[in-house]
Amino acid sequence: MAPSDKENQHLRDMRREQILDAAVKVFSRRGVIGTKMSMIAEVAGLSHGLLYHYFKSKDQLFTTLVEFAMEQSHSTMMYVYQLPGSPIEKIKTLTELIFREGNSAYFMLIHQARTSDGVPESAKELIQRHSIKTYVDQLLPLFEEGQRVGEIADGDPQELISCYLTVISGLMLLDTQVNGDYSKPDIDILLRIITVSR
Amino acid sequence: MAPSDKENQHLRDMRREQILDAAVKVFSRRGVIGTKMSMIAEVAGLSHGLLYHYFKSKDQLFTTLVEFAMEQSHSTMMYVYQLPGSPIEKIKTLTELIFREGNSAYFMLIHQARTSDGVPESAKELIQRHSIKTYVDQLLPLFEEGQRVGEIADGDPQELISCYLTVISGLMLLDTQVNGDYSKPDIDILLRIITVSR
Amino acid sequence: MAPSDKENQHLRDMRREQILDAAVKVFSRRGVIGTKMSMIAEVAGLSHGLLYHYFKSKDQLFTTLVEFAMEQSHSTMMYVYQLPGSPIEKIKTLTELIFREGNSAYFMLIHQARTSDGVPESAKELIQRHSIKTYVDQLLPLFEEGQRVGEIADGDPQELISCYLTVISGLMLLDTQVNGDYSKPDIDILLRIITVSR
Amino acid sequence: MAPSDKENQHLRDMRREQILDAAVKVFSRRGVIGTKMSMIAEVAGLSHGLLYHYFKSKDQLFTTLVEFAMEQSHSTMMYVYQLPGSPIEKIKTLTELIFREGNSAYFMLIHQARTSDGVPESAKELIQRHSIKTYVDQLLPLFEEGQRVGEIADGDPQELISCYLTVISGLMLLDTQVNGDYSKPDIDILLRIITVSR
DNA sequence: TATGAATGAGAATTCATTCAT
DNA sequence: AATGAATGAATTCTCATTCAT
Repeated sequence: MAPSDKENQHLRDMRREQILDAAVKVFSRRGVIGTKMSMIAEVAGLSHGLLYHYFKSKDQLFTTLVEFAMEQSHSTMMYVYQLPGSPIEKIKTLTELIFREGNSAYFMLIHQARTSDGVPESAKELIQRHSIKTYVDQLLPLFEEGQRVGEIADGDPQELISCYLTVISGLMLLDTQVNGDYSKPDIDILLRIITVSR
Repeated sequence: MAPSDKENQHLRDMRREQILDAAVKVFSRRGVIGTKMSMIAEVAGLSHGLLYHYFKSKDQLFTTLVEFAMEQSHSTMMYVYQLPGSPIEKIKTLTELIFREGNSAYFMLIHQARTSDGVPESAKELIQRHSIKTYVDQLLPLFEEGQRVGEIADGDPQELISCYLTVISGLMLLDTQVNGDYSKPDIDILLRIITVSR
Repeated sequence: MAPSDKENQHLRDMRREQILDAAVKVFSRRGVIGTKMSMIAEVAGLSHGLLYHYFKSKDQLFTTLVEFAMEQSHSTMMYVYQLPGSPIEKIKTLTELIFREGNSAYFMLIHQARTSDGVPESAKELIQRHSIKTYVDQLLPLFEEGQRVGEIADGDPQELISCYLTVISGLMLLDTQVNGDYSKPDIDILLRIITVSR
Repeated sequence: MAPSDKENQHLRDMRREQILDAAVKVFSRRGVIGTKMSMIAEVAGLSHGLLYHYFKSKDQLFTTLVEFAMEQSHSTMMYVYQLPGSPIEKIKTLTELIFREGNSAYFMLIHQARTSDGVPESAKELIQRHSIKTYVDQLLPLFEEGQRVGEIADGDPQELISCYLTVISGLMLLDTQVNGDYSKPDIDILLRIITVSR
């Protein structure tokens, strides 16, 4: 007797997740070209043939991940407004969230997508619609508020945000390395970039 | 008439240089696996066959570049002590130097070497001997001096250097992208990470 | 309640038929290599897994069809003797029968079997036992009769039959194409090949 | 010293020819899907890798052949007008030419292109622009002349040509088989299709 | 019996490297 | 020294076949 549709769907969802998980790990460290489907299969613990039951091609798998990463990063950003505390406390918590294990892979993925060559056009377009400007706009109200209450340094808030995000992005990139020689800097020190000193 | 040995040697040196120049450019953007020998040959303006008269293999070419990059970065660091001005002025100038066009390629190269897989063992070993700790040690006297004269913030100077270098490394990485969405942050803002505010 | 053996057997026979029908259609247009088991399954309206309950392999399925095609074509030929009318009228009706929808698939199948490579040895042997010579022999009495009554042109009757069958075979082949650019020629014109003109 | 450009070009031309020759043979018998690049390489007597120095892909190789085949068939048709003799003599010679060794491969190729599935769109378009109608138009003046001088049977000349060409095409297809069971029919018998009997 | 998930052998294509010229 | 033709190992992707349910 054939397994029920429901069981089957469940299985498919599990597998899909399993593959996506493995794929972020590998793509983020090795880029599109450097990633072999067989590696993803191995990390996911299944045969390479099976990958193609779930994703049409390496490109499509990658693009799916990029889409997901973009969504994730935006909702992480928006989440800041639900956090408790003063603006600077919110930003600190946000930074911690971003640095938290698991997020760097997505940053790296987006970086890979921006810089690499083997990247499918679909992924590139996706990314162009989500430039850093988008994030700056998302955070603008928070920074303006911070400046109003005197927690955040004076100056063009957009430049401040851009600078802060850029530094964070750079750190995320570095973070992806396996036998990391770098360690993530202390967040309080990083915050000096945007804070007013007493 | 056969060219003299000297002329010949000169020609060889030119070619070697030409190839190395092309290779940094390509490797830094595309990683080891993503770089095809034919791309390097094209950028260098010669046939791919000729590369093999100068470098045994792609791996050896890459390793040679990494060696060179390590030397470069160390001498750039040491150069700081020959710069004029107060400690913080020296650090600012050093930062500008590092950010200057052409250096990011070497940073990226080292990053590639650290993270990628196609990287020959020889290059990996080379890099492990030049961890960030080495750079920290190089800059330690300067930062201590800076703290003494009250230009640099208090706290563990090693952590401060490490943080600063890590941020800079991250920015160099980001910088390698072609149609960059990111722009390099203002150096004065970055310096807030290590400076004492008035 | 378990279905009776009889019902079960009936179901099996239905399924088998269903699969064979789908298979001729697909094989005849796409050849052995070009045909995927999943295509046959789709056309037959069942899962590809099920095909293997009825046929050991793609090869066996194909061979079964070839066997069937050979039998069909022979009995079609023999049927000519049961047709009413003079020899030439019989031949005309036979030709119409052969051209009738559904028969070309079998011709194509045999052609595929003759020419293709993915073809199992078993099918090839089968075909070699049924060369055109066999058909010529089947039709010989009819043609001789035709010559006797002056309806069919003089000359070696075997060559005449062979020529006629060859032309027909060629036309059947052409016919298999989907968006056919060719249309089947008028039978009366074709008959000129073998008839005496008044 | 590098080989001169001229030598090189010559070599390239030779190789290209060599590959195309091998490719017609294999494609015509096995279709696009059934043909493996390695087979072509083997028949041509070189490595499969080299094929890709001369043709971007299997598809492109196939399309190149189809283009060539179309040109060939058209110029063969037009050649009829340069042949000596009465209309029917011209047609007989033309038929012989078409049947001559080497031409059937091209017919088969076009047939493959029309019917198969693995066929690249580019090849399909090419073929749609060269339907049988084109050939009919090319031969129309000749057949009309034949009817005028009483050598060719009455009736719609376009239908007559179409019928004749269709029969010939079918025969060409059959002809491609290796251990041919069919033999090409006598041309004089075939001509009965279009001629007036005395 | 019926399904479709899973496997893995095999084919197309790429590219580092060699080598004749 | 210089070129680019030639090779073949490695990689992506397809699909016949198996098998758990």
